[in-house]
Amino acid sequence: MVFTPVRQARASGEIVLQIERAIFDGELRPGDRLESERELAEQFSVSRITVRDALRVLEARGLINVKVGATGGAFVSETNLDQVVGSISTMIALRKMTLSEPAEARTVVETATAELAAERADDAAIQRVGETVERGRSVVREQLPHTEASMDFHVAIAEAARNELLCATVRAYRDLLMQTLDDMRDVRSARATQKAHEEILEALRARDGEAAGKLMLEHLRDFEKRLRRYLQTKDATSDGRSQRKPAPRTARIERIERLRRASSR
Amino acid sequence: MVFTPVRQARASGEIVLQIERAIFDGELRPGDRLESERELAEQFSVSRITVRDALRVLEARGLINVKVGATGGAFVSETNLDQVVGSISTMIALRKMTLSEPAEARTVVETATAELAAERADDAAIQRVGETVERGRSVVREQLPHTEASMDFHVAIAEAARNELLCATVRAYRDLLMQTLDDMRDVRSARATQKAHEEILEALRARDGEAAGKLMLEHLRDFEKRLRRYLQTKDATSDGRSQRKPAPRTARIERIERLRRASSR
DNA sequence: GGCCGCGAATGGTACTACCATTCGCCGCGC
DNA sequence: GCGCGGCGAATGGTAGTACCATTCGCGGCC
Repeated sequence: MVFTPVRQARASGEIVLQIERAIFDGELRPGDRLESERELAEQFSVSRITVRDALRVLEARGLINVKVGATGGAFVSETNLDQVVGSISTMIALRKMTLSEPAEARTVVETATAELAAERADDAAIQRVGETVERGRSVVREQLPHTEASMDFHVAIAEAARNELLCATVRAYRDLLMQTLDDMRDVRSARATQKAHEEILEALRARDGEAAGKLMLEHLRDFEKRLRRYLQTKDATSDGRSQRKPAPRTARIERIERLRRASSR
Repeated sequence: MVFTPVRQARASGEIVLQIERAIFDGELRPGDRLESERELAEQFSVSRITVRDALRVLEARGLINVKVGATGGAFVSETNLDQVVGSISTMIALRKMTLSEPAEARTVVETATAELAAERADDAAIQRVGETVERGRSVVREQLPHTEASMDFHVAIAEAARNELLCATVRAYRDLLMQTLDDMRDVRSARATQKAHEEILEALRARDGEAAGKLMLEHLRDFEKRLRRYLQTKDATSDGRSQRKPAPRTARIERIERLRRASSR
């Protein structure tokens, strides 16, 4: 059978495709407002219910966001991976992935981005990396949480590598680790992190890809090690549930929900 | 403001959270069937509409799938990242990335996965990689398109690396490249690809991570080179649209739709 | 000139009804 | 007794209507 169905199983599916297509074709650009649900229903010759089903799907995919009120409606969203990242988090939690998975994935991806960044970053990009390092330094000095500054540094590196896909990947991994990292902050490791960052920045400025990659690798391996140790002590001090037992589900849920709230802000 | 809203903006959102939570907590396991929409509506004290809105969202997130009919209903799906991977592909396509980006990203990620695979794959996984190589060989012999077999090989490697997040990343990259690769098939490169795959498999069997990584790196660098050359000749022979012009949107849409069809099968 | 309130537009939800699909069960025919 | 076909029930999909809550703009009032 080489033919495709003449219509989607659901009418709402067809609507999703059409709107999606309009967005891809550029007929709808980020920020544009779709017609109201009632108008769309008329245009598609379906009921409002069907239109709403379609909008729900598009919303869940992060393609649009919906506001209520007089000037409300469905707006094509700026392309961002927040929704997708949320879905990934959900899936990962469901699969009971350990946090070491994103940590490991991050290590391999960011080692490469560091190399690339050193080789092809323009001055402005390096400048931006430098600013994040600067911010990190003052944060360490005042003994404030270092997590966010640290993450900004890594994203800046990825941006300097001039590959949007890698950058998106790094951001996704970052979001996965973010919430947990907030808990494991401690001053000593913040200082070590800051030192590593400054060394990497030097390598970037020297345009030494090999060194940058090597330093980043060390830095992230060290991070992986700290994370593992942290998870162990946490498991040990908790109420005895080990990795083999069902799961520390509740804690995980809270993290997920926190993440979702954060991304919806 | 440290307080959280007492309820979700939408009732359907609250329902999503509750069902999601039930899945996380293990009260609902993959394969389980939720109550019918009418029953759920009664339990939640809302209308069927609201329940359906919630189910749409959960479905879009890949947490459940819905069947019609007497024995139909919403079933907790086996956790798989297909929906998520699809969303990523959509987002990436929206950002109008050039094909060289996924190619490059793929190079760095898969080099690492090859190393990891060699170091930690179990025999069954290597066996599966071997099967894809075998299939590739017969495909080459009969001069059939090599793309799919080749991609299967790379996914098998990622699975062997025992890191689901990396595996999902590889699959996402793969989907992005797939369609274009279909066009650039040529017998010579298929043979070169096959040869590279067989060498990598050898390295895997020898548990030589360094060699596997090195071979994969060469293999993918070579692929990047071929891709670039192919894109150049294609640009030259096409109607002159360059990377700077708006975009070859239509082609991209078709690809996306093909992709979606493929993943929904 | 600024503030308040009213009304219109819009999404959110409810209720009802009917259709299409699917499957199990029962009865009919072999 | 066995199998097959059809009927009916359960379920999701869609339609239509109505009403509520939110939001914003506009006009009138202070």
